[in-house]
Amino acid sequence: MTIAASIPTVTAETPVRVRFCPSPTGTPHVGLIRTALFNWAYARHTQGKLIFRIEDTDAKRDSEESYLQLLDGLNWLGITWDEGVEVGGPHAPYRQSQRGDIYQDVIKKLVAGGHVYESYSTPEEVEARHKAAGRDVKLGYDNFDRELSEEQIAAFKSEGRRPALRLRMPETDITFTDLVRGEITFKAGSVPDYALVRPNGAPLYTLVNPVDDALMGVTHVLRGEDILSSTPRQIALYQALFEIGVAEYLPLFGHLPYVMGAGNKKLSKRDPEASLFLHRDHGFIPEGLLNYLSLLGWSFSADEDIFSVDQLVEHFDIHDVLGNPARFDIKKAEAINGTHVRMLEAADFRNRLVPYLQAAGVVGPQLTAREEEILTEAAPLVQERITLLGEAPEMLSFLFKNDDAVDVAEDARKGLPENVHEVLAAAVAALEPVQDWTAENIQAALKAALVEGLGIKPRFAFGPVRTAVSGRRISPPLFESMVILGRDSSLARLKAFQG
RNA sequence: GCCCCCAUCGUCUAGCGGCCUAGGACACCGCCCUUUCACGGCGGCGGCACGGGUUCGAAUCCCGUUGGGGGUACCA
Repeated sequence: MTIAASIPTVTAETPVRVRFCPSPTGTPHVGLIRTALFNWAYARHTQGKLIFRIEDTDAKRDSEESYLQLLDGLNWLGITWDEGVEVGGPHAPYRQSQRGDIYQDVIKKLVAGGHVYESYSTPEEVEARHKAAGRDVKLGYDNFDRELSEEQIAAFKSEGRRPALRLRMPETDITFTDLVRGEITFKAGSVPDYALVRPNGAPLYTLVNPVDDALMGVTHVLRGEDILSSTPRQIALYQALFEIGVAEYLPLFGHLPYVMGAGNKKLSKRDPEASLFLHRDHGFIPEGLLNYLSLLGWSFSADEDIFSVDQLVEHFDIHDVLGNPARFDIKKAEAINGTHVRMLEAADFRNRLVPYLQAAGVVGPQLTAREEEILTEAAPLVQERITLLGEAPEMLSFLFKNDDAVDVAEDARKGLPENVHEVLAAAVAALEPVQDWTAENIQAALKAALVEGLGIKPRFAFGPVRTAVSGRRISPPLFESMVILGRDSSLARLKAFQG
């Protein structure tokens, strides 16, 4: 008795074809990426196909820069697609701005089939009618042009007006079974006829999105909750597309929960936490961010939330996704990232640090042999101390500086004890005789001179030495750092800080 | 206004009628480890929004209330 039941749909045996179809407006948002991720994971899990299509039907808002950023973001994260922009496929082109002829053809068929009608009302006129009748203007379109007479249409035409094209919504309830929310019914009459084509002939998202999904054989429409309420309109369109031979079946729909920011607001594009590239700049690694993002509305298991991308693919099922909105918790995202950072192979971790050190100006565009060496030795010292790769430059910069260029942080200077000169003099005296410059020997010499000799507790004894060498109150392990710096450099820094 | 979605610790979640005196993770607080900071280990704090049903039995099913969110575009 419902629309959904009247046309064929997808069964469990139908090979999965999902799609990610963003509009290139602005820089990639983590919510958008989560949508891409779930589509990708579901395609991989089911050994189906992921189609990457660009919905650039609004020239005013779309930009090439944004398109390039989408590519950059997906490539960085390792989200790959089987058909779509850049890679091509049987339904090319995959940018809607290049599919105009296809849409015009569909529009002709829709008109011929009587599924759409010409609508001459401007939004202002619709609003004026609502006001005049004492109705809320938020009611939306009033189906005014639905039964226009030949004379009325002729009159509008003679005024030089051009019509938008609207879909005639059916007079029945529309029910579908959402993959994440279960059965949803929109009551008959609750959705007004809506525009598919602008008066200038340009198709709208409302038309091209379902048309392309139908043409491309999409089986599962997994998208954000924000378009849940437009689903009945799409189902009605599908019905029409089926009748004119454009659609073979109705896809299944699954609406992913919102990604919220602090408070009860949807994470907005303006919110820095929403920016994929900002997270990358801060030092998230793909493994960590993907892990965290997939936890927004889904869970890996009852008691484990650290997992690899392969494990995600193995376990992910759209049917397990929750409908609750999820808050983006940067603290947890960072903690998970830190765990993945620690799981990296040492050499891999080391290499991933390079762009961050370069961005911070700690090393140049081309590392010197000595810089390569320092990095190799120092990286293991910080791997379990950072959660974001971007924390590395601050921790390691002193190792790359000249001895006379070490800056001393304010808190480090303040934390120095009264007898700092005495401590450093003793340290220099103890270290000068050390020939075999190893961490063990350095520690032994310093311990004997400062802890046992001067009777200072370890944490206060090594503090001044740490500050003299690194300029910081906290640093990577001191003795190992001194080994990397070398004997001459270490002693020079101690002496310089003394004087 | 109307339509739709959502409701378990501060946050993300496990739970799909008895295994729940509700489990995990992050955050927070202690303790241990320790050359700083981290990491790691141990422990603690903390939740089924409310009210009705259904049932021998409900966090789990149904209804209502409240609260939150979204839509109501010739944006996507």
